[in-house]
Parts: sequence; structure tokens; C-alpha cells
Amino acid sequence: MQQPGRPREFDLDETLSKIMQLFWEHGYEATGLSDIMAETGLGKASLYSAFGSKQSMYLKALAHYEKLVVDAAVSVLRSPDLSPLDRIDAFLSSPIIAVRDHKDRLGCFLCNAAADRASLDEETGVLVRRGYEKMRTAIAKSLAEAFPGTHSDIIDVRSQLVLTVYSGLRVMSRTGLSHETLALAKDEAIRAVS
Amino acid sequence: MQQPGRPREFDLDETLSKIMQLFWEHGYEATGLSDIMAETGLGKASLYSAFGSKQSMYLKALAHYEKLVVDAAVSVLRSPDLSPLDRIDAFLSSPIIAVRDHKDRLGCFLCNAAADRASLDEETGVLVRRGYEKMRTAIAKSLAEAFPGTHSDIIDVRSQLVLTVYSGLRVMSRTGLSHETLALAKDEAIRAVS
DNA sequence: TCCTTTATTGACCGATCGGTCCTAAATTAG
DNA sequence: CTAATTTAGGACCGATCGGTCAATAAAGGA
Repeated sequence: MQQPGRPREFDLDETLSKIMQLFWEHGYEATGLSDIMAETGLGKASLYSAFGSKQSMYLKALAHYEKLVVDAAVSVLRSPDLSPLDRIDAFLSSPIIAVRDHKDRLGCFLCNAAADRASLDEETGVLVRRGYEKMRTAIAKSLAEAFPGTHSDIIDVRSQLVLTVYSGLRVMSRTGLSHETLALAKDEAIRAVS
Repeated sequence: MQQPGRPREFDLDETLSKIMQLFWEHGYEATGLSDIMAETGLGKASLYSAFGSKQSMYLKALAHYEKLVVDAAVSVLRSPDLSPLDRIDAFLSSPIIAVRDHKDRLGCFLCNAAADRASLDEETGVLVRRGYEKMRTAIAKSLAEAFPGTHSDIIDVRSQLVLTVYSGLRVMSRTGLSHETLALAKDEAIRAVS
């Protein structure tokens, strides 16, 4: 079942991934349409007809991040093969492994967006908060499973702490801290909630 | 003893504070010369003759932040009136108090710079790392005093964790989290290093 | 007083910004 | 086939960007 008219010659999701990468690495203002055109190989009008505006590209890229990265983190936190605490360890380790293996110091797109856009654009703020809340809920479930019987208020506070440490690790990774140092801080954090 | 020539009609430090505020709140790219002119009330050429370039204004603003905010945080961590742990509590509380009292959700300029510029500009990275290291060293001293006899490796790791939590709290404050939630996470972090 | 030095002002610069529009090409429905 | 619809490519738009320059003003030293 195809619409009438000339078919689109590029893949929307693939293109969105490239746009996401650019905004993630360089932020909103520092990423120009020219960069997006160069990276995707598409013309300006194609991008605008597909995504609407730069602002809309950014929001769609952020939503794409939520689907790809946040949901992946959440599924790590639900991995049935690991103990609850190991799941949290794996969750906190992912940004560190990214640094170690790929010299990937992008940080967290949500954190970057919070620093970059959340004070200027309310829609961005909504997406950022939703992404964070997704992760926090998943952390809380793991903690509740790890320490059955613990009061849910305590679980909420500890999950917030884990999320805060996650954000902090992501930020620190952008400053050039070594993955060994990050890993030590992470281990200490795990010990803290145990 | 004054230089020959027409005297400058504005105060350099005062102006730098205003510039710092703008970059801190909106980031590098989103802050235009026009914003800076409007905020300071100065002409473009005056700004350029005083600071050199936008890039240089940003770096000087970051250095100014280090002098004003980082050094203030460090002196809180050395306050003789508080116990070592209370000093760390006060250090972690300052961004939360800012949220509570002034609805100040600027976050940490160093964190923002890391998310914003550190991957693009090496000089920014150097300043960011120096600022963080200043704070970490001060944290480590308080911890060493709070827990005498503890191996210095442990102190280093814990101070890194405290710094990571600080960064995380600053980021979370920009997402709009309530100061109560932030304070609970902070208390839990304090408990963690105790 | 006049010369030198520096600061201020506002006009001005080319480049780039995000965004639009028009034409040609590619597809489906009839 | 034609008509309708949608995309692709690129010229084009006004606005704004960071940055410079020349003219003027204000100070000190001689």
C-alpha cells in the first residue's frame, strides 16, 4: 500500500539517527542545517518536508534517543540474566564502557539537552523529564527487587541517587576523565546503595 | 598612576559577571553579541577591544566563574565553623538552595561548558578540568579529615563520587526537579560516604 | 596648547543562519 | 496516455551572525 507521488529516497529512521548524533555531540545551536545536510547527504528542502523545522528535528532526535538509548538502558535494568544489583551496575557502566571502547564522550543526550535547551524550550524539558523518569522507575524496580521489604520512599530516594550518579558520570565523561576513574566512582556508588 | 588615553567608562569585572551570566544560562552558541550588548549596555567595539573575541569572552567568563563560584565552593569546603561532613553537606546543598530560594536552575557552568563546548574547544576543556579538580581536592581534604586513617585511594574515589553527585544534582536541577527531591538524593549521598 | 594614546559610537562587512519556493522527476490512480 | 501527488535539487530570501573600521571624544604628558 503506497501513497501516490514520488517515493522518498532515504530512510527516515536512518536519517534521524544521523541528526541525533549531530545534536548529541554538538548541541542545538552549534549544529547547522549545513552540517545536517552534509551528514545526511540530503537537500535542505527534503529535510524540511520530512521533519518540519530545525526545532522539530531536534525534538524528533531527542525522542529518537529516548527510543534507542533510554529504552536500551531500561531493558538492561530489566535483564533477567542478571541479579538486580548487577543490572544497576551494568546500567551505570554503559557510559564508562562507551568511553573505554569507542572514546565515546558524547555524554547523555538528555543531560546535554537539559544544559543546552531545557531552559529555553519547554517541549525539550518535557522530553528530558520523561526520559529521566523512565530510567528512574526502572532503577527503582531493580532496587525494590534487590532489597525486598524496603519502604518505597527509601527506594525512590535511592533510585534518584543512582540516576543522579548516572548523570554525573555522563557529564564527567565529557570532561575527559579516564574510564578507570569513572569506574572507581561507579563502584563506590554501587557500594553506597547496597 | 593612570595610563595615558581616554579612561574606560565601565567596570571590567562587573561586565564580565554579566557576560558570565548569559553564557552560563544560555550556552555559547545561543548567546549572541547582541545579547551581550543589550545586557551590558556597551557597544560592540568596546567589548571587542576589552575582551578580544566571543571565544575569548567565553573563556574569560569561565575563568571568572572559577574565581567566583568554584572558589566560593572550595572555601565552603574549608569552613572552620563546620564539621568535615557538614562542609560536604553544605557544598552539595548550595545548588539545591539556589533552586529553592531563587528558582535558579542555571546548573553548573562547568557542567554546561562540558556539555556545550568541551568537545569542540580544548581551552574550555582545560578550564573545566581545572575547576573540577579544585573542587575534588577540597572534597578529598574534608573526607580525609572526617575519616582519619583512611587510605588515600579510598579518599580519592569517594571524593570523585561526591563530585559526580554534585554534577548530577546540578544537571537534575536544570530538568526542573523539585528542591525537595534533590535534597533527599543529596542526603542519601551523604549517608553513602559516611 | 598640541600630541599621543585609548575608549566610544555607529556604520559597515562578508558569511552564514534558518527557511521558502519553483521546477523537474518519479510515482499511483484512473 | 493524463492527472494528481509527492519528493529532490538548488536558487533564493531576509535576518542575523561575529567582527572591523573610521571618526570622534576624553584623558595625560610635553
